[in-house]
Amino acid sequence: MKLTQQQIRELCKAKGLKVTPQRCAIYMMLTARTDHPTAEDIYRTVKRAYPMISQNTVYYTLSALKEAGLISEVNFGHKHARFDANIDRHHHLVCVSCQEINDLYDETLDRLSMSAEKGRQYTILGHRVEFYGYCKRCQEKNKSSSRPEGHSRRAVR
Amino acid sequence: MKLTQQQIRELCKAKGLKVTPQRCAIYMMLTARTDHPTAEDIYRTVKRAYPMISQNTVYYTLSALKEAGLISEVNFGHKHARFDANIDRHHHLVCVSCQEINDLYDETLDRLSMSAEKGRQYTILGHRVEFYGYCKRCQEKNKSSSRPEGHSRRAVR
DNA sequence: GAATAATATAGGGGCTGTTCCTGTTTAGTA
DNA sequence: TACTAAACAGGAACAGCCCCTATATTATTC
Repeated sequence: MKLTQQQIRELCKAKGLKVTPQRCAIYMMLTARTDHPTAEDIYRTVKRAYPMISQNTVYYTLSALKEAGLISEVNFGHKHARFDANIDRHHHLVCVSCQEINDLYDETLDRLSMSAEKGRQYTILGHRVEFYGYCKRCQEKNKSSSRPEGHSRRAVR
Repeated sequence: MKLTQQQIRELCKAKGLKVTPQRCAIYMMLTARTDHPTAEDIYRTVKRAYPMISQNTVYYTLSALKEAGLISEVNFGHKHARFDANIDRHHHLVCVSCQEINDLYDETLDRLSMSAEKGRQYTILGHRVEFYGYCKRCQEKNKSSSRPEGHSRRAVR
């Protein structure tokens, strides 16, 4: 669902965000990917086109886009936050080994509701469902090397 | 579901963990709470009984208990990891304002499955459901002070 | 109850993702 | 073209968490 330069300009303007080359590059790159990159991934990628860009700009821009509702931030306990330009209602499928995150569309999941609310009286805004397991690649990798790569305390990376 | 000293000793031994006062204190405190404290919360609390305890011991112990399957770590995009001695199957209810986390038991949610798996061929290990919204306290707080308490980051604009 | 081996602890240092601070540049508007 | 608010780059700071090492404690065996 990669957007054009023009669409990005319009979306930003509609949200009251200034249109800058760095901002466009970050947003466009995000819309072109479905793999939920980290801020660092984004920084490295955009740096190829804009060598002078600072990490700070990446964080600031992601924050601005998020506030504007154009992207969302997801986190499944991994070390880095991950970003997603797909703001349609969807859920996630996470690989516990390589930490890949896939989008998952499922209307049944969208319609979930809590039973009874248990008297907690929350005002519910929404819900998220996350399935976790091994992606195809990691299943194969683990066939040979007997044990799934450990979730030791050491940063996986 | 607070456990006794004796139960804790036995659980640790059964998992091959040595029984130490610090470890017991941390584990017992976790079983006595349902609010998913952070490592820092735990450190501060246990420090009252064991003033010499180090943060490192808290992290190490939580890691050991987690590896042993006695507790679990949850993370909903908050800054700190949170810990939960409740290892029964359950889901969560998260306040987007004060970040309180409540347990949620619901058999319907337990039985969810993905439609079709979308050809991704994941080996599914399980799933989690997270409802988010405003807890009762925050609803009331926000009635007077018009706007919900902002996100960490200063409003961008 | 003492000796021993394995594990846990305290303390300090360090790494890293993220945010803050500050001065400069740029986009949008008139 | 000039002005103003927003965005930018760069560096410094911060915080959560982890690593390293020496010391202390536990569980076990005699």
